[in-house]
Amino acid sequence: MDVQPTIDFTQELDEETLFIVSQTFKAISDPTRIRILYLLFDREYAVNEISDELALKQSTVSHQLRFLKNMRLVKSRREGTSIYYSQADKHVMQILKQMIEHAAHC
Amino acid sequence: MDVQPTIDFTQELDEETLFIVSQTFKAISDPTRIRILYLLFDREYAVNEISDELALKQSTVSHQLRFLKNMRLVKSRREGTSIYYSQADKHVMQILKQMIEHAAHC
DNA sequence: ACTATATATGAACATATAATCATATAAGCA
DNA sequence: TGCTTATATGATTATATGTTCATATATAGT
Repeated sequence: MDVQPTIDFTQELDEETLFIVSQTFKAISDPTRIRILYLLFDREYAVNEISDELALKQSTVSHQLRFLKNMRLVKSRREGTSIYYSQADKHVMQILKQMIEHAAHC
Repeated sequence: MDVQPTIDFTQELDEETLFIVSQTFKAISDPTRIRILYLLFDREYAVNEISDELALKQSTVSHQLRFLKNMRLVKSRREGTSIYYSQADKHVMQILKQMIEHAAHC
């Protein structure tokens, strides 16, 4: 049932794949971004909810959410003056979850 | 068959886990380190083999291998004047592999 | 239109990171 | 011992990154 074509590990990594892998791991390697994504495992959050919950400046959260949105790891929707963010990449979230589980057992 | 205790995602991430997750993702987010680890999927390599293969300075490779060894992602053995490096963390390698596959399908 | 609340943005600063050069260390061999 | 090859290390430099402050934008309510 393996629908995905398998990677040929005898070939060198092509530039574009390397870039995406690098960028995506960078996105989920910053402690602040990890904490934000960890919240979003559960449900959507407004910006101020995130900054309250994590005791971060509003601008810090906003900058990091923009970063995550550019990477298409989160998406947003407006509701009145609030903007709610939620996860947008299940696969990357799954990888983050795996790493958290791996780390928790160290 | 889930032998690992599941993470309680309603709890905040503890500091130590957060630190390990962050450091590990940083380790596998640099293009040079990714290329080195990608080689090591296959087999062990000596330092000069890696620098030849990837067209990198010997000191660059050595610095990055030290980094990866500190993170316990690679291990080494001496054979004469050569030092052979190989992968040391199957789980993290598996996560890297998943991300490469994910990225290759973008 | 004015005010309050929520979010986004740009600039500045401090820190972290990666590559490079020069050199040190280590092992093998004549 | 002296020489060669392989690897490691320290210092330096350039760049990337994350946070903060100040301010801009946007929406809702009066």
